[in-house]
Parts: sequence; structure tokens; C-alpha cells
Amino acid sequence: MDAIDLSLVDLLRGNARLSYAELARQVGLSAPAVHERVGKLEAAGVIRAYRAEVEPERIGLNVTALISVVEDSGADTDDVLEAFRAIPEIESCYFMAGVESFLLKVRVGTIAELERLIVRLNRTPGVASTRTSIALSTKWENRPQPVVPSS
Amino acid sequence: MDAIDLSLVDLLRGNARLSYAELARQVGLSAPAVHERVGKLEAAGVIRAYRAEVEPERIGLNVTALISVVEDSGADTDDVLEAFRAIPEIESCYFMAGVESFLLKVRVGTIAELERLIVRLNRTPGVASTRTSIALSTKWENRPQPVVPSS
DNA sequence: AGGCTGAGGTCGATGGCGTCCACGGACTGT
DNA sequence: ACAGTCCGTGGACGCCATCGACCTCAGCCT
Repeated sequence: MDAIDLSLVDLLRGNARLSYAELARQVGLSAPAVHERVGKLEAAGVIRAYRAEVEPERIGLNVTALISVVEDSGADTDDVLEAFRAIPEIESCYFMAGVESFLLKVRVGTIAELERLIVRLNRTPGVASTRTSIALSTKWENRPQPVVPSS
Repeated sequence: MDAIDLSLVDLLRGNARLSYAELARQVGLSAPAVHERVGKLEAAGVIRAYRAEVEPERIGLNVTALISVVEDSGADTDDVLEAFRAIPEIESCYFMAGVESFLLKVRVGTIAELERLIVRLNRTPGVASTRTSIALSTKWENRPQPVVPSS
């Protein structure tokens, strides 16, 4: 994990579809060398996935909400997590400090679906209560901050 | 924006580095056809970017926090937004319903940096107060939910 | 009805790319 | 000094990206 690896990570966070040849030009190595480096970064779990970022409204996900969840005292956190994992609408799940153990970012098509989702969450064993905040708009999301000051 | 486009979007949300040839096989079209379709999806803004998803701790971003921001009464929301946009540590920015106008997801290297960031946020014109919740761990993030029931 | 037009597909060709392999130089420990 | 290891380069070969030519079909105008 040297400076070149960090540059590669930065480049791929900016554009995951860069060719190995292009990456090679940017970091000043040969294509096979960056191929091997990127492969190792993937194997080591530094790079977890390559994802296309899509405007959610364009694929029918018109409602974004953030839901804080308070666990029952004595609830098994792992069980709750497993139940959450099975709900595809939960795009992100953070385990938080504070009374509200979880913060969930969810996306659904309509407010009616959000209502059903909240009901479902409140019914899952181990959750005591939820608190939902609706996002009126997403200004930006997952903007990669550069790790290397100037590559 | 037909069923094939949705399949392409789903496939690329799952793996942004799929080749056009592979996409073509999956959707049953020729490579040039999917090339053109994907190009149009990008041009139309449906696909905004391709990003490598990186484990934040591996690149020195050890602290994740969510910060709710209350605006000053009479503050210009656009000015506040512009100030936020200039802060690279703010990875996501949602405009929320409720008293707290903004929710920011931030990532920094250390708690000390988080403290400096919070001070900076409180000093920016237009913000009345902030409320910070620290994420102890990220269970998952930006998991793509399938749009097409079963491609 | 017939033909024009445009959208969106296939096919074929070609140049570049991904990927495998053999080889070579620097660093390290003995 | 020497062998081993790591990490790179360069060459080779097959696949892929991408362009142009052509095909098909639907909609529409005359």
C-alpha cells in the first residue's frame, strides 16, 4: 500500500471504468504491473466493488429517508442486523454511538412504500422504536475525497 | 428507458467494470447495441459515474460521522450549500425535511480532525447549530437494490 | 397502398487492450 | 558473494471496443 496504490485507488474512485492501460499511463507503470496491483488491492479487500452510480429518481426510487432505530433493551444486535440485511430497501446501515443504535438510509418508490417499510421495521423483533427523517433532495452522495493530495 | 436499459443499469450497479461484450451476453444484444445504450444512459444522466468502492479505513479514513445542521433563520441555503461543497470531507449532503435542514455524512482520519471539521461547520455563515452522531461501524453502504425483479 | 424517414438493431473489420509468460534488476538475509 | 524474493518490463496472442455499412420495422405523409 504505497503511493502508487493510493493513486490507483483514487483514480478508480473517480472513474471505475478506466482501462488498465490508462491507469498505467497515469501512474507511470506498465499495464501488467497495474493489473497485478489492482488485483492485489481487490484481493486484500481495499477495493470492495465497482459500482455505477445512478440517479435514483430515474429508476423509480423517488423517496429517500433516514431512519434511526432504537433497539429493545436485551435485543440481540446481530439478529436485528440480519433482519435489516434482508430488507433490500436499506441501502446503508450504520451502527451508531448513542441511544439510537442504527441509522438506516433507505430508498423506496413512494411515500406509501416508505410507510409500509417503517411498519415492517417497527415489527421486527429487537427494535423498540424508529424515527424517520425524509430527505427532500440529495445534493450529492458518495463524493470521493482524494487521499493523495495531488496525483 | 425500457426493460433492457434497466437490466443494464442493474448489471452496472452490481459491477461497473463489466465489459460491453459481457453486458451484451447478459441482455441478449450485440456489443455495439449495448455500447450505444449505455452511452445514452450516461448522456441522459441516468448513470452519473462509475466508482470503485473502497474500505475507508484502508485509506486512512477511520472516522465516520453524521452531522445534522440547523440553518440560521434568514440564511441563504444556496450559500450554505456552496460552502459545504467546498469541504471535501463531506461525502454526502442531503437536504432534509424538519428543523435540521441538512444531514451530512463526513469521513475524516481521526477524532481530532472531526473536531476541527465541526468547528469549521459551526463557523460557516448561515449555520446556526450542528449535531454530530458518530458511526461506530458501517455495516454496509450503498448496497444497490435491484430494480428489475429478476434479470 | 406505397414509399420516405428515423430509430435501433446486426455484422464485419481493425486497432488497441487485457492478460499470460519469460525474463531481469534491486534488496535481503546468510 | 550468492541465492531467493519481489516487483517490474517487454513480447505475444486472443478478445474487446468501436466504427462504418447495411438491414428491419414502425410511423407517417402523399
